Amino acid sequence: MTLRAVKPQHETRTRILDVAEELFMQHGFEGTSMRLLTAKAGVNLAAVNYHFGSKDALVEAVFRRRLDPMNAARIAELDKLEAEQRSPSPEAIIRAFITPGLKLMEDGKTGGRNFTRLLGRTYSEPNKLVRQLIGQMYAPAMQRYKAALERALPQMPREELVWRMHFMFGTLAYTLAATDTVQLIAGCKPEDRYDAALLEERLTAFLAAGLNAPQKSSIKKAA
Amino acid sequence: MTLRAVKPQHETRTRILDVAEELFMQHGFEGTSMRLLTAKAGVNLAAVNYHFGSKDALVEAVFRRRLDPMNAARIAELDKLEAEQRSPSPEAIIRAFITPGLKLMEDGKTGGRNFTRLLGRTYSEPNKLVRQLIGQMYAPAMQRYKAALERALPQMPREELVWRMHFMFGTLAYTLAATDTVQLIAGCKPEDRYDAALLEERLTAFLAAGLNAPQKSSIKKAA
DNA sequence: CTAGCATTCAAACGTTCGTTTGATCCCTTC
DNA sequence: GAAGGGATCAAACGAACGTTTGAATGCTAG
Repeated sequence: MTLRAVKPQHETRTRILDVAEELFMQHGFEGTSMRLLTAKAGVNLAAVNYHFGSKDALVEAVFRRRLDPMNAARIAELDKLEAEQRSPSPEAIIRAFITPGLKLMEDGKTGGRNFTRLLGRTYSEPNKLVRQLIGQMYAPAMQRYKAALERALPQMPREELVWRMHFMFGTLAYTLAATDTVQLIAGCKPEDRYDAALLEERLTAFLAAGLNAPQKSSIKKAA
Repeated sequence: MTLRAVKPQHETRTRILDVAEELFMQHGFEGTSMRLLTAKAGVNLAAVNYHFGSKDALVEAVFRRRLDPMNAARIAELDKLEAEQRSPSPEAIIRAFITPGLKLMEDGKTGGRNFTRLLGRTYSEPNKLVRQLIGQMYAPAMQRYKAALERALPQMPREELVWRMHFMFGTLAYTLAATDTVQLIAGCKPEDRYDAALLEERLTAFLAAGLNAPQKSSIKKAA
């Protein structure tokens, strides 16, 4: 047989990806050295270059492992929604968008959580390689959801909708990153911080209200 | 006289701060070398260590220069608001909070804009030094606004309010960072991207609606 | 004019970075 | 059992990093 060593196959790869996820989140891309990473992963220093080619390629692999399935899930959710009913509500569309994101937080013990924080951090990453990569991976889902929301809110000016989608995306990104700000506001750690179901309800309610907010006349005129 | 050279006094310091703002935004803290920074600023390599002590101290100085006035302005706006009327509306409180942030975008030619992007990026910065610094600088204003919103929305569960403030803060942070996402959604660059007045209206409308969103019964029970 | 001080400068410091190399190991295949 | 190849290893590569040094500079004050 060609494939025999099924158990430890690519185990080194996986261990590198897991540790990279954690360290990139903690120290950033430039702040994470290959020496620290490989030491923590219990692999040889040369392993990253052997399995991935370079540090930049490792960064890309870290993102692809989680982002490709997530955006695919987003599109699948929207497909399902549009198959079920002819004109889904804005709230249902929002929920379809944020659910795959929040699902990431529940993945595995700490892996998914590490990644969501890394991801939130990356939305403002200045590294051009990373920016391009993220842009490419998000574009298809983003266009689908933009079209869906345009159909659901035909009376809203396109310019206004773009901005409100931007706000929504920002809120989700920030929530996934979930830095210490919640604690900064609360003065203590909220208990349900990791309760994805409750968080989804909170987020959906907040975003749906924001998306449907009445428009000021001054904005209408300007737009 | 003790102070004579009024014109070029600390000119080197200022030039370093301006360039640091720009380069930190473009390449991050770890990604910005002192050699590139000092070269672009037209000063000697040793100037940063002479004027600031170290690279970390420079990072702190970059934030203090803009953040201290901004958070002071936030508190001043709230003081003024609470002096004018006994119980300000949530919308007025939101506006008082976001206005000083958006004002940063209009500062100078590019300086303030650079900083807001740097700032948005920093909300998810993993560097502990930076995290602590940001936390310290935001805490006072945050507690004031939390108290003000609790008074304005006495019927809302504290837990829910904390999360909605978190969402609001995230939306503002993301909007200030203003990465390419707007373009990603729009497919092109929106014309009024830097129109702070219009942006303030859009943001306030969105956030006020979100903050006042009806609460699902399931959430009420859980909270 | 000169002494003093803040600032600037070129050069070098030791350290750490990402990557490469060539030997070695281990398992599959014939 | 010998050959072959993917994987791992210790060691070293040149480059770039933040910082330090001591001399040179230019302005101020007496």
